[in-house]
Amino acid sequence: MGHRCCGKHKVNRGLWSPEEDEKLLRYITTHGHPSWSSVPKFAGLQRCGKSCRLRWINYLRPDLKRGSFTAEEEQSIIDVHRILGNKWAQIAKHLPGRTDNEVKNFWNSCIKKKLLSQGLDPSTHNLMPSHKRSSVSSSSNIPKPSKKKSIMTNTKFDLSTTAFSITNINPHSSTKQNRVKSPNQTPVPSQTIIPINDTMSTLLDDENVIPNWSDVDVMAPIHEEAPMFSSDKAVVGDDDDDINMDILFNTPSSTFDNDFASIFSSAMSIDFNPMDDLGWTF
DNA sequence: AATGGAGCCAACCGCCATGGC
DNA sequence: GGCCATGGCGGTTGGCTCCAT
Repeated sequence: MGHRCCGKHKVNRGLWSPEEDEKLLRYITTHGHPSWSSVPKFAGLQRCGKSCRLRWINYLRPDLKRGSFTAEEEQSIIDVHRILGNKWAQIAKHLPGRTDNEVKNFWNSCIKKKLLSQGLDPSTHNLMPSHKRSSVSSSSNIPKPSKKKSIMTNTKFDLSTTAFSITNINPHSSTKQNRVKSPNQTPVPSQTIIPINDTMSTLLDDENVIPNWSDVDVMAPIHEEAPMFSSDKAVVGDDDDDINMDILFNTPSSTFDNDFASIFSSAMSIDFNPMDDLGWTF
């Protein structure tokens, strides 16, 4: 079965030859790619446009970083994945010079196993039930991984990402690390309502800050249950008395500033420290 | 040296969103 | 509104390499 985009033409498949690479590289660098579908024709390639696009993005682009992922990059992937899930393209934007494909492959071949060996569910980043953990650790001889960094103390999100996590909203609640309960203790999900006060409503309704509620995603990574935001309250699935959640603003970073940070943190009753021009800490 | 399994990664597939007509 | 072309993305696969036996 051929590509829908190029089913009628005979096209090459599989690995790219150095000659094909050269043709594509030469064409893109001199002409750009106003339309990928026309690139193979003008570049003299028997490939479909989609294949050319992929080859350029994943291999030929001059700004690509080569080589192994650094420890910092690995930690960034874990941190952002905890918030975004399998949004590889979004995650890759946090790693200059890395492609979504590269990040995805690295996740599937390395990070996933590392998390499993730590007893963490790679899709939720939550601690797995004890029986699952033991089966994972006993069935693999993966080297002991380094301790997972604390989001509270070690994670810095660049303002340009417009994504950050908030933990420990309730000042009396436990830290994220302390939430790791004894293996036999299963957290009992419940709901916690966070009232949104007037300041908060005004702030979030302000077009200059966040266009509308649909631009706010809230995730509670500790629990399976997805939280929801309504027009006047946040509902977060959680256990007992503490609240841990991540909030992702899908809005341009230019709309964020220190005033916003200060109002937001006060409205949400959280410790929220503007750090410098580059990021905030929690 | 041969072989089979595991891991890695480049490339493909199929779905979805968007924009133009 | 419907159709089509195109681009973007996440999941999957096939083939190559490495390593243990």
